[in-house]
Amino acid sequence: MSVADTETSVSTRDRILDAAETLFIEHGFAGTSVRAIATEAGVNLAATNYHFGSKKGLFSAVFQRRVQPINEERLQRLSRLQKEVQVGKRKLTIRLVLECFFEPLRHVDPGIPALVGRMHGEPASLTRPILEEAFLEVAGAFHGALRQVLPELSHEELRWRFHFMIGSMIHLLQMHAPLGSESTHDTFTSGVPRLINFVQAGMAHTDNGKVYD
Amino acid sequence: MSVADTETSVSTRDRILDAAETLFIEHGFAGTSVRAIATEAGVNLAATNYHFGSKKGLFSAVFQRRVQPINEERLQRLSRLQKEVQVGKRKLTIRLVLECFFEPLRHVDPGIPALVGRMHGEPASLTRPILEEAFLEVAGAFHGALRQVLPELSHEELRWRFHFMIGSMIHLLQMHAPLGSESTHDTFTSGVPRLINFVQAGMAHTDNGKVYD
DNA sequence: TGACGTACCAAACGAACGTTTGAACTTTCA
DNA sequence: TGAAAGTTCAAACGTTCGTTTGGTACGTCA
Repeated sequence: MSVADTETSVSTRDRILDAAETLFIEHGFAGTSVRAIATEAGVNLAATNYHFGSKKGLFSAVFQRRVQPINEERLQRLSRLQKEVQVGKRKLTIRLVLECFFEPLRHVDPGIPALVGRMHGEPASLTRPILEEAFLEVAGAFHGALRQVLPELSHEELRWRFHFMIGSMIHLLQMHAPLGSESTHDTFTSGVPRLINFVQAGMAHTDNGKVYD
Repeated sequence: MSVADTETSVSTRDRILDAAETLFIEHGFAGTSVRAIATEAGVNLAATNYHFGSKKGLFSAVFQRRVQPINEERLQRLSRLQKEVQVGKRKLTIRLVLECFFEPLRHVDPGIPALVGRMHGEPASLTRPILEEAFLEVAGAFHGALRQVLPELSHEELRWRFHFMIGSMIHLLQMHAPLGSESTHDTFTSGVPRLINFVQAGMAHTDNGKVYD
């Protein structure tokens, strides 16, 4: 492939991905037709099946493209934190772990949160395989880190709190899914610190009102 | 209408509502066909449009049937609590307000949580009018009660925490949406108290680690 | 009794769906 | 240059969609 070739080829693929992302966010998977995607992208109807095999394949590709950089940064931050802890440079706290998990959400394309939020609203039969593949490693790593910093919690209790944490996050992500304005990103940026505070309190609470740091 | 008429009539209507509820939960709105609903209900295809006007009308009816009793109980509990506070019988606390809001979820049909959870995953263009109508009164009442018990929070901060509260709840509701087993109800029942603890801590936290009761 | 309204049914409507086809066009590389 | 591979196209495939139609069955009530 020449440079020119690569450019046109990638351009078509990416135009499809961009259009599909927009429409999937707005109308969901079943509510979006391949025809609408092709029209929005300005490409031929058959191009989507040529590049992605099927509508499901396209849906999966749209999601993977966005979520992989986020998860990579999450793991990067966590492993950097754990190294600093090993060296004795830092003390491992709930807040630091949560920041590794949530902060990457602030520095990404404004459309991404909406997509991740929409993803969690789709029927599980469609999304479960995609989500499991995408989040298995990240969920395991952060679950482990939180267990390390909250050793007095039973596994079951930690699983529940982890669950609520994900729920709070997803609801923040879904919050502005239907709106496409610039305020989306601003509101979201200011929401992340509040989310961290909220989740930290929920994670650390004990029955007598004491909280961990 | 005679009694017999009413019975057959209601039976058909309810069979459609039951079947639609099951399928909407599992596959979403756009992913469920009216034909599948009619087949599942064992009624004629045209019966759904006869009774509910359109597919959207049916979707709205399915939701309203389930959510109204819950919201009525929420308001009942809250107003009873507020009366007891006025008389001096009780002191208003975050936990008591949260219990008014969450406890009604425990004593209802196991299918309801899944439906409410699925509802929040649908495209906003479909669900927003339905949700706004259903929750305007309840949201206003509980937002006011929480403002009363957390007077030092700014309106904006309270709005955020209220938002995260709803998110935690919805994620609990969505948790078992795809599963139809009995364990759904058990797990959900044990999840509500944990949800209350989690949200109480998130609602009450201050920057110095202190929490309100 | 007989006109009337409600409930239900089989059948069909046109439209939109995801996907496939086969030819045309472009780029690759020996 | 010429065969092979990659990409895009108009057109059509068969299927399924939400909704409508016209007719039948049956209870109500003047």
